[in-house]
Amino acid sequence: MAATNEDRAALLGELVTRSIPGWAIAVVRLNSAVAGRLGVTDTDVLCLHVLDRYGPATPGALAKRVNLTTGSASRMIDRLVAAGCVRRVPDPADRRRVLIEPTQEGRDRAATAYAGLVARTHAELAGYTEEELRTLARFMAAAERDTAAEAQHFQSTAPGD
Amino acid sequence: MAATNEDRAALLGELVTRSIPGWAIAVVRLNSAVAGRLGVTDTDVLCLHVLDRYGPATPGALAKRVNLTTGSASRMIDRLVAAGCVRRVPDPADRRRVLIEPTQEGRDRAATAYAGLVARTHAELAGYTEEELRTLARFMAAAERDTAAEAQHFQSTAPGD
DNA sequence: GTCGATCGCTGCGTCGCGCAGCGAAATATC
DNA sequence: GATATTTCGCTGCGCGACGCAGCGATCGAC
Repeated sequence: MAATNEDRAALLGELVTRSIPGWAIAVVRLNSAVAGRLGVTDTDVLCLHVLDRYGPATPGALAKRVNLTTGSASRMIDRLVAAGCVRRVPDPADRRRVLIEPTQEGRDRAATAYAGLVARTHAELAGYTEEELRTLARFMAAAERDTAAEAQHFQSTAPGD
Repeated sequence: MAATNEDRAALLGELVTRSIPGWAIAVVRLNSAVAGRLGVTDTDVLCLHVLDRYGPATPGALAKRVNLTTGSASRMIDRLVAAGCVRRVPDPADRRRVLIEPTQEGRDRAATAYAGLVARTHAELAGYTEEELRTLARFMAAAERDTAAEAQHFQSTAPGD
């Protein structure tokens, strides 16, 4: 069993210190490249992802999710509106609030930008059994939860500790 | 088998349109939060990741990897040097070149910043069999390769097409 | 009705970034 | 060996994204 434990340690090390950081780097680079292609900022692209993943949100909630002040978020929304990617929808229940939702054009442009990667990913996943897909889903869900929790923790605590 | 195919489609959809984008969003947020904590820019943190993942590099190579011009990369290195995270080492073989490598302090601070997430990840992976770990490693390697290839493709092609 | 809290939006200063150009050094050409 | 070309990293300059502080508008509590 010693060999198996060594194999396991090697697998863990490769995953945690190589593949995952490498993937994270590539993700940031890709987002940046897509932003340049769409003519918007990296932050704007992150905002579009947030809208696509978690649905319409107010500027305040959006500001928290993309790690911005409400003032900067207001400007970001201005840019995205000008780019035709999102739309401001007044909240009938609370006339202070404004809901931000992606336009059809915005969704289409984002889908086009990531179509290549989605296709590559589907091609890769075609070679996996349903059992393996379940394993991937389990880990991805945990990774999303853990990473979001860490980000939340960092943003909520003071820089001093 | 129809039910199985439906299950498989649901798994694929959840993975590609939910978990992976959600994880990517969390990764960007975490990097931004870590940058704020370390008192540097998001780009600077990405640079530190690149150095940790791919080893020391020249400013020019670094600029390509973080999607920056050589001029901006020079300023970025200035900031990281001032923050005590990296060091400029002259290349004895080519006196034009300078190699950028992380300092011990820089490595320690980065390790501290991500210690929480690494611990969470190891705790999660402790519940996986070696077979499952191999599946994860296979997919993450493919994801890193595919995502990097997409980013490369976007950066190398003109914005017009 | 009054007061405090919350929401989104606007001047102002700071700073990261791209662009264009610089000198230094390695390589190619004769 | 001398000259020309290319490559490398570094510096003024303008643009723009961001944080900060403050504003009016609106909601909820009493």
